[in-house]
Amino acid sequence: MEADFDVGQRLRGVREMHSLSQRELAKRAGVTNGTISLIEQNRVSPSIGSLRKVLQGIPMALSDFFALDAVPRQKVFFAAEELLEIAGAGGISYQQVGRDLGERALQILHERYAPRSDTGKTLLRHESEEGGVVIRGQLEITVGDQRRLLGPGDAYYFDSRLPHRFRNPGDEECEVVSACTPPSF
Amino acid sequence: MEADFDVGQRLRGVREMHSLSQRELAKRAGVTNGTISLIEQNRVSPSIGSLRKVLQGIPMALSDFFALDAVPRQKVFFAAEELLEIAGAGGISYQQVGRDLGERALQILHERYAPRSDTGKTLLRHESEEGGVVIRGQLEITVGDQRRLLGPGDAYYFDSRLPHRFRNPGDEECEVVSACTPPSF
DNA sequence: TTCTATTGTTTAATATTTTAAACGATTAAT
DNA sequence: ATTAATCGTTTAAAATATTAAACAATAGAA
Repeated sequence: MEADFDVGQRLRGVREMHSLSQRELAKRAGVTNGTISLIEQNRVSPSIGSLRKVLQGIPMALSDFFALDAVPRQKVFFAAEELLEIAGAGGISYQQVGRDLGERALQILHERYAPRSDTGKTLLRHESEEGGVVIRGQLEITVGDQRRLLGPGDAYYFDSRLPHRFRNPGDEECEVVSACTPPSF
Repeated sequence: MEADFDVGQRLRGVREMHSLSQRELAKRAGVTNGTISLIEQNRVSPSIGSLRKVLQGIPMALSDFFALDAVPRQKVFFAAEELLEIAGAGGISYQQVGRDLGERALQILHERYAPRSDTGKTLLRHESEEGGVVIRGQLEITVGDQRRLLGPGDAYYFDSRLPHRFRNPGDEECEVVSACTPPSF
């Protein structure tokens, strides 16, 4: 069960996160400040109706409110050296943010393409979407029958089911940050 | 928001899915059958305490009970100038890859933080996950009770339901590429 | 039919939440 | 020090939820 789900503590936390006083929130929610005080002290167990009114003043959905305790505490920060190096063929380096891919909805990669490197003809991925931004150097991307040369600041986004290919045609290393959902490998 | 969330109808549905009579569920939950009848008819707005007791008899978590809402040839290439500038408060610039957010499962941003810029105290987002890589400069990130100063090549990843804040404490502009799924604004 | 068991509903009494207003504490300005 | 404003807390009264018990309807068995 949600062992120590503490409605009062959670409401107080949420309210304070939004820099609202009890009175301010009460006014927005259409309840009295006393109600909020009592709820936050767990001196009452609010009705669904009044809790919903209170959360509307934030605003926050009931589902999000009750899902807060389901948020696991996981590793958030990753030093550059901590990024997971993924098998990169011929001059291509993929550094992944986070190791435990199974848990995550998003795969974020810091990619580096050596001069003349190429991901190969084509590859089909699972059903997913991906995109990225070119940071440095040049990258030629082919998606379906479209081809384009991108430079720093340029970006792409496509459905991964389309055949695609990445190539660095220049003499300089190319650097890209990309994201894919759901993770594809 | 959960516009017309109907507690009674939802409870009745859940109960019937589990082939429980009102009395049977009441016994397991430690409430009276009348209570369940009144709730299912929406003649009362149950307290969190009693609704939790009722759901324990199923059993079902409150977060699951309230969680109804679901989470899902177009333009592929975007020149740097084509990226959509999103309202960035005080010295913060967001450039979004692609304009039609509704269609996409992924929001990718090229962000620039002016020296001393700050996203503000904290904000809670909807249920989603986000992460990014710092390209240039320094960025101080606070997530829940964790804080860290990230430099070029460093990265982050977290559940967006946690309160978070981004700040550029340095004298140099900070550049970040981030991704979020599903899009949050 | 008649009995028994089960179903969901209703109602008066009880328990709890919610309100409205007052209270004391804190901060900032004069 | 003294206002004035704002904060969170408290309390008696009002509003609402919950209980316990009775009610009505259905279904199956004797």
